[in-house]
Amino acid sequence: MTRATVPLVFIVDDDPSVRKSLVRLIRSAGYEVEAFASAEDFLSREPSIGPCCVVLDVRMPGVTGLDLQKTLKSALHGIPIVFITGYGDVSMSVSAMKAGAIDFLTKPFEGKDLLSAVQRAVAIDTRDLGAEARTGEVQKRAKLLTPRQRQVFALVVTGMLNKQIASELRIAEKTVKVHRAQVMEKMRAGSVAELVRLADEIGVIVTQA
Amino acid sequence: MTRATVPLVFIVDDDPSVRKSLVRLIRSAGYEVEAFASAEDFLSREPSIGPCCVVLDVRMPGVTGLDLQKTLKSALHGIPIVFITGYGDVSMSVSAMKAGAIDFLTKPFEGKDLLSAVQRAVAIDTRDLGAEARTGEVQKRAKLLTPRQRQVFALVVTGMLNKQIASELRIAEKTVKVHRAQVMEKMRAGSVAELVRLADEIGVIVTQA
DNA sequence: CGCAGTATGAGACCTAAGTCCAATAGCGTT
DNA sequence: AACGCTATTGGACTTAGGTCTCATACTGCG
Repeated sequence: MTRATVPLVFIVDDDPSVRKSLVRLIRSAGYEVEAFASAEDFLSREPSIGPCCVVLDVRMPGVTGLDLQKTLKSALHGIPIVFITGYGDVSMSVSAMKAGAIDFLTKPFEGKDLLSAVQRAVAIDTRDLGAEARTGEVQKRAKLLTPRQRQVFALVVTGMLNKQIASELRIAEKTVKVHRAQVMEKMRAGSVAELVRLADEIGVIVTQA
Repeated sequence: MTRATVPLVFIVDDDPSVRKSLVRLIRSAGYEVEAFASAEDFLSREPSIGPCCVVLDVRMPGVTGLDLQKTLKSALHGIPIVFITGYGDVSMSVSAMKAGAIDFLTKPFEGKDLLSAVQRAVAIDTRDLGAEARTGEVQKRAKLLTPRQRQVFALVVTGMLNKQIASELRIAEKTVKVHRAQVMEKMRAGSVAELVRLADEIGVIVTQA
């Protein structure tokens, strides 16, 4: 466990004066802030570890905010985005929102509106990070399973009896028990109920019998 | 099981000529269509049973599209909404999208754009209906449980042993077995694994031991 | 070639869970 | 009072699951 961190807010806007005022505003709300003049600059930064979000200007020379949104999504970041823009364009805002943006503000906007959007964005990222961490941990454990153990795992969480699993895999029931015990051990599950939840969390292929 | 139904698309727009052309367009794509001149008219219609969605004009005299969106959401319909509007207003579109609208089109729009939005909306509703039906069925079963059975249910899906449950509820292990068997019966679960999934689906309060 | 890891299983035992049959007791309805 | 439902438990068994010790065998690696 790392200590609770101050959320980090990235600002990407090509206008220096806007950047400056955004930085001031958001910093005043108690966030850590980093500002970038272009999408490229932001992308070259190493990914953040703690909770964060991006405040993104939609139209910038070169890579636009919407382009960056796609990039960020495919770069598996899933970092929440708050768009800001000078020229409001409905179809643009709708695309951005459909693509998962947290909010889309047109200048001029109230400082508190941006801060509330940032707050929501950060809250969402915090939640996502927690979920990812949990899932990642479970996947890490699942990786320790041997192929055979994985098979037994998948069948156990289906609710099959040891003898059924045995006949399915054409091995002795005794052997199933051995694998099963190792699965419980490696997945650190204290009960079948827990094992089922772990399986569902990482989406083990549950081939119904 | 009812037979596969043609999805039903509701149109709510105060402009008769717009209504007429929308009806024609959507009907031509193979959907069942019902048009209404106002939010009130639409609300007075009895709720649809099959997959459906609404194409909603944002601004209408009286109750606007956005108002109706709120109403529909609280009326627990969850019916997917596709907005259309003459005057594009970014903040309005963003509110609508944040509130869960499927799409937000500004007139004039391409017929295919609307149809693709409708298609997505209907697909989402179909999915939701399926999920609701499943969950509803499970909840119906859970309602058949007696209070005691419900308690045992909650503890079983925690992964507790019968003896642990017994001491938790201060009853004999024998009694737990009886309740447990009745829970499996009433919930129609063939295994603990299934029971756990049913519990998670309806959100049984899993008080960790 | 020997070692580590994996897969397989036997034998012996223990614990947990499920199944019958039966019985008692309280509570609310008819 | 009689009936039905719920909750409770006992006894007797069966089946399922888990544990421990041992043992065999194949495979890839250094």
